[in-house]
Amino acid sequence: MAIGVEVDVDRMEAPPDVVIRRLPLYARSLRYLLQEGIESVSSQELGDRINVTAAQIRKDLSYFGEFGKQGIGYDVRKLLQQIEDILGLSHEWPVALVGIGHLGAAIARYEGFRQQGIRIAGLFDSNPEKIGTMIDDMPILSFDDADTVIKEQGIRLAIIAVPAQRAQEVADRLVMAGVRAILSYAPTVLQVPDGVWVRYIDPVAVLHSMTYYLARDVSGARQNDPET
Amino acid sequence: MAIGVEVDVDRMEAPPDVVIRRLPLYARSLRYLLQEGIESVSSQELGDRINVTAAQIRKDLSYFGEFGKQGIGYDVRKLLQQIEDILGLSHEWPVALVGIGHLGAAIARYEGFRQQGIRIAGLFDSNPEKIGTMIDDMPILSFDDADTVIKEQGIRLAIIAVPAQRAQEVADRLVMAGVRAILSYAPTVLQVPDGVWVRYIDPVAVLHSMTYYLARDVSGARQNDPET
DNA sequence: GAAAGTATGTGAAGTGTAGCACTAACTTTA
DNA sequence: TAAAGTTAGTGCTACACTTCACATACTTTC
Repeated sequence: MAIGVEVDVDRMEAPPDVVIRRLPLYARSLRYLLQEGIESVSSQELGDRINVTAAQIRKDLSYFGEFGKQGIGYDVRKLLQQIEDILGLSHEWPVALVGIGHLGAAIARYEGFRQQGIRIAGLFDSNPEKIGTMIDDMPILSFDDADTVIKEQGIRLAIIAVPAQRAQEVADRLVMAGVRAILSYAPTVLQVPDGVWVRYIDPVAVLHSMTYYLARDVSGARQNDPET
Repeated sequence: MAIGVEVDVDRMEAPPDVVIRRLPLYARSLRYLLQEGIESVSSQELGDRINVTAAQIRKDLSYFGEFGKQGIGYDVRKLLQQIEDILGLSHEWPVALVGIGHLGAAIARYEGFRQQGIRIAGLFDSNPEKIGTMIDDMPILSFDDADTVIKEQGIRLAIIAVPAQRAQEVADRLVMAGVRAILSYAPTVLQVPDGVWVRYIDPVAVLHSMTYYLARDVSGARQNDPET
């Protein structure tokens, strides 16, 4: 009985999540470089721009292959393309946006999404007064219809911008409909089944983590930290 | 010649930044517990709510003192008070908000700030058509006046919600005026002098870090991660 | 009031990430 | 064409954070 079967040693180790979170920053910076007409960059130059060490960038990229040329650096256009491929940005991702209050409406109007592979595919709210009205050229639909829309369009990504008390219920329904990744602006931790990704944006929490240092007059020497 | 003078061994080690970032989550959860009328909680129960291990919570708190009772747990009201004190939330923090576009306006209107010790003390924009108009009861001021207002009110915290191309210039002027901590919604890494804290909110980057997993159908087992 | 049960605080072990420093590969200079 | 200069990729080391597991302290039960 062959217990302890040899595992394929050559299998590439899965990149840590911290690395995955940095890739979008690299991609963003590369886009800016291209806009500036810069076509080649070293890990050092790239790192200086985003306050990450050159070694870190090289290490991070090494999880996915070899992209640079020794003595030269990286071809900006090619590296950007490759990082976008890694991130799955070779096609557009339709996203359901739930909760069209002040914040939700601002998110719906934000042009930065579409340009970066994120397409707001549906706006949902539960307030009857809002349903049927438009944000730019997009109609606000009833959240009751979210299930149908998500299934029809194969939506797997959602943004939640509802009050904290409603967030869990909304998340539950989204997951049931097929959503597998949620970006939540609601200030509460969501409980979701295995297989579903959740990330949070909470400006209050971020501010509070800085008041800690301000209250103590601790200098922010930790600038080396472009964390989202 | 006394080289290597003994350093005070009892000096408490500075808590890591990751710990500081979790404290606001603990505080938030404790507030919800209070709202539910729950006055006592164990590290286990608190951890279950926010997907953090009980040991982590206890270790984190141990950087600041002893707050619980063995065999019992924590007094919710008291622990909340103490965490808020640690975070410097015993008084209100005036904040300058720069960039009153869709997003900036939504931030200005968000009620979650005031309730949590953050007071939007001034709205600034450079668009002459906006200057002088009101958001709720607050006038939009010229960004040229930011320097004066920041100095007069002793503002040390700012939120930037301007386009990426303008963010660095805005940050520079804020820092010159006395701002020491910046929350930036602009999708670019800011260069600031030592002594200034910067944190970022970038929904596009967050979404892109999730498309990576969706594109690969990797299950989000890493739920143990209520990171902002 | 002793025994069983619960839960904190913490030293130590375990895990994971970042940075160093070197080799190899490529370009530019002389 | 050789030497000098640049920079990617990477094994190893160092550090930081997380988790474990236990001693301690308090409560509840019988």
